[in-house]
Amino acid sequence: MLRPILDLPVRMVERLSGYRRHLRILMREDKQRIYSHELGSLVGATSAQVRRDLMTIGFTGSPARGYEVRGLVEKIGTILDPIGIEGMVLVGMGSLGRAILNHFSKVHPERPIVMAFDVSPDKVGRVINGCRCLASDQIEGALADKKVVVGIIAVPAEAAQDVTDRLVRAGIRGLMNFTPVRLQVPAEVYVEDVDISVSLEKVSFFAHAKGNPTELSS
Amino acid sequence: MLRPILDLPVRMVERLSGYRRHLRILMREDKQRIYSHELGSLVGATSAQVRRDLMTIGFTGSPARGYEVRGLVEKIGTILDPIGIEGMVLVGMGSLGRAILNHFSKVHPERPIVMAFDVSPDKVGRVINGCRCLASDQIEGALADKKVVVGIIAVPAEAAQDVTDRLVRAGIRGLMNFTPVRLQVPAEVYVEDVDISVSLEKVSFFAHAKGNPTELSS
DNA sequence: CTATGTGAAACGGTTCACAGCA
DNA sequence: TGCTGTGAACCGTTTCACATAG
Repeated sequence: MLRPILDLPVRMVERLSGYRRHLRILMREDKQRIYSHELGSLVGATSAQVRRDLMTIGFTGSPARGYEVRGLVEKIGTILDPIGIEGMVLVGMGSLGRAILNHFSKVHPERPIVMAFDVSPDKVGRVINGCRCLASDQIEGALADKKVVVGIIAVPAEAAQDVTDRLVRAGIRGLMNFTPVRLQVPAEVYVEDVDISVSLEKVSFFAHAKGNPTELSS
Repeated sequence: MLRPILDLPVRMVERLSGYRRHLRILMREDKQRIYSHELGSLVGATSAQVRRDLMTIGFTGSPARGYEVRGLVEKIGTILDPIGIEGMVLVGMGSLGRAILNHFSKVHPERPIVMAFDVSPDKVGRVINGCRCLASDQIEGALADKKVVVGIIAVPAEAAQDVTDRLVRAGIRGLMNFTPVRLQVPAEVYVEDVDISVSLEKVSFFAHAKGNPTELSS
């Protein structure tokens, strides 16, 4: 019997992803069971939050021995892993794009970047980091017969909306947006903004604010 | 007269940063005034939220003409910009670290990365991308007389806590953490986790979930 | 006693809705 | 009329607190 849940909270998805990563490491070390407070401290959550999350996804433990590690990893997998994980595409092969390509191929071999796009003629047609690079204005055509669901946008701000439109036309459903532009997309497309400038100003602000509460002239 | 506010919400700091970036672009185009709904649509916020934020920082507009662009940029600056913006340090000069260095020098010339560290002998001592690279075990000494408040951690996970301890000893107050490790730091140090794996799983999840509510077996 | 499972309370942030004003 | 400024209502998430089980 299936109980439908209309969209899990974003924060909870983040925590589930974090739980799983740490649990996989523990599995390699042959840890078989774990308590909510242990798991919580690994990801920076309270034990109550962990228990609530696991309750929400319908995974139960035992008061005496905690939660079973392997079973929990699998349970989280049924939620986070789409049926058959497809590859991703990357648009923009500047320094940021190439670093992403490089980094992801090491850290996420299971979700490969299967194709890349750029406008620069000295990149188009070449294979960079094991990934074929095509011209950005051929996105629709090149993806027409591929089942690619996630796109990564690492182009200059001016080009962001144009490549977004192309990716959407090609059937993409999720975007990681490394530009500061607010992308216009249809409602069914999810956009995750990774705004490094904003993160940086946040660190800078809280680095100074901690202990020194901000004062505002009134 | 000063009114103390104990720490602004993280989300609001993010929006303020976003407001300012867009306002600066508008300034260059000689736009002088802006309404809350215009500013909101630029950053993906509602007009009510914009008005609430500006009210919170004590900036007022006029019903007839909206908010004054230049004045607002300056007001946000008084909140986000620490007194005298110091440079930052980067630890880890792998592909991710070099991309950050490269990217930040273009996008944030006003907050330069003034020093870098790595363990690899073929990087130590060299100047990479205009930035001197020293050995990671010399962080404390090299920063002793510098006024550097923000550090960027782009090392492999195993090394993350060690370099964090060194940076903290060197007096750092804010960290951008690109590793998946939960860093142990004293309470006065702020850590911003930029976890690309988690972001990626989030995109993937919501790419599939949108329109197809998750179902959980009960 | 320590840990889980969970209803209920608390909290913080967002949105509503409207008075006031140009 | 159309906007700002803002108290109050709202809503989703986190935390509390305790019944329950080994």
